Amino acid sequence: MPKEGITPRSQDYAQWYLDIVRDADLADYAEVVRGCIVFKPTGFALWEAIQSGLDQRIKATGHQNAYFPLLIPKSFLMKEAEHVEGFAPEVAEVTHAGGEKLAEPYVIRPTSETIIGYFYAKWVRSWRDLPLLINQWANVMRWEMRTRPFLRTTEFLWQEGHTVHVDEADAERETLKILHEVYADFVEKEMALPVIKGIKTDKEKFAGALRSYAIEAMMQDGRALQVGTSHNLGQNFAKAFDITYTDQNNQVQHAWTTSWGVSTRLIGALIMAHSDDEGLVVPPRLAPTQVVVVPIFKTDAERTRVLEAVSRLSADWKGSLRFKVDDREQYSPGYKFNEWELKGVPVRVEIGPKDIEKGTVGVARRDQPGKQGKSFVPQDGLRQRLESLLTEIQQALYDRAFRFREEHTYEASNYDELKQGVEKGFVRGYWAGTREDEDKIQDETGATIRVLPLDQPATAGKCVYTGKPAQKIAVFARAY
RNA sequence: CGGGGAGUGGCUCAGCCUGGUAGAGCACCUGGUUCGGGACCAGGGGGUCGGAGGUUCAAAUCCUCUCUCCCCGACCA
Repeated sequence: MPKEGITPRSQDYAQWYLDIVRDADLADYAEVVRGCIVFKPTGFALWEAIQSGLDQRIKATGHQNAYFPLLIPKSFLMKEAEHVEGFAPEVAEVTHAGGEKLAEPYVIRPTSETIIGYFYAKWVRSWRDLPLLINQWANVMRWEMRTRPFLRTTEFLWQEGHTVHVDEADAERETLKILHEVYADFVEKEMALPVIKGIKTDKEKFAGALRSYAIEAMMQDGRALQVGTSHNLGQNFAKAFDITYTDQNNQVQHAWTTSWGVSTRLIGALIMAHSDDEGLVVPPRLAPTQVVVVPIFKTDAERTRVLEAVSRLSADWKGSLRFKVDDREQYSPGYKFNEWELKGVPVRVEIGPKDIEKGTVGVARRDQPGKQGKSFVPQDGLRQRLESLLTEIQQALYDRAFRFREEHTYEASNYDELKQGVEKGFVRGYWAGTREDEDKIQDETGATIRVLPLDQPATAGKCVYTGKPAQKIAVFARAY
């Protein structure tokens, strides 16, 4: 039974997404500021959970956090040719301040390669200073034509890592380490979302990068969402900003830099990958609240007994479960069941007078909404049971998303099969085409090459578009 | 930015065509009865109709401009 106010996915996927965002109370439109949203507490809590999981991994891989200015002298942006071209159309400019026109306008950072490059040039002197491994948590602004809450907003929150290395090999190691050990690891383990790791084609790579890698996930409508990118910037920015070091042979060298980021778009990915027509579904490991307890009572005497039972049963939960007791009296239990389902809390525990008599509690799992996922279990060993249930749900969500992706991934050996496949999901096919061929495919099918997966078959094949001999498989899809 | 749709109490919408003192349901507040899958009754509060200008004796309604949101397309984390 779909919730009131939620458009079923089958009817209108885009509207369903917006309904979830609104009804689960994640965000509000900042209608007075074009394309921006307010992260409401429930939505921001998801971002905090994401931040925490990523920040741990970023630090575990040797990086430190720092913070650079929001405003960037416009001239900085102009220094790297490809970068300017890529970002110029979407930057906002500050032209006036203090009641006067500024001699040189600032741009509001769309990304911080340039301003950070300026400082790195000052900080890096010797090979002993490298690698320089810094991350910043920040907001950025890109004046996009069309916005959607979380997926693409004018202002968004993200982390951007910026590192400096002695040579290409070290920069490349960094770029891939982030992709594997930080991004893919986090998204798959914490968000229960399987990803495809791969390299971007020139058409899709970051403006100013030598090579861009990305992780791509499939949403429930079969479209792809890029959820993280990691770029080997080569010496492009080092040359533009003169980031040099003296090597062991006393030679001055241009350094090699990388940058990598994930954003609040991950919240969008979370919604579109796991949620259902009943509302949001949050994987247990990420969930700000993992277990909600709904006490059930009629009389004051029952209320006292039930709440006592609740505190007795939950006495040993602190530290091992993130939980909340919903003892509001103005709402009926049924109302609360629906509300917590809508908000995506992974597990609900019900305790009423009948349970007290029988020594049981009701336990409902969010990944199986409604009564299907509800059962009554003994009070004994409840904490362990809940812990293992949370683990089970985490795995079930991953498995479900993985299975969905497999079922919506098609092998194509010719263009017709590619065209048909991208209507429904991902298409894998050999690729030996050009940039122009890619443009044409996008024009004709709406799909792009999401990545050339790092994981490649040993055998060669025939290009799905040109028919020429091809070494590599590409994944094609329509993307957000 | 191109094509389409929409802005009216917190939410969903009616009223607009054919100008004449703003409505409904839900939500909210108070009281009572309820409470194991979105309870019920009674009473009550709340909107100068996205904004600006114009036409008119009179504008939610007609005209012009503008802002915002949604959908499709091109651009992007």
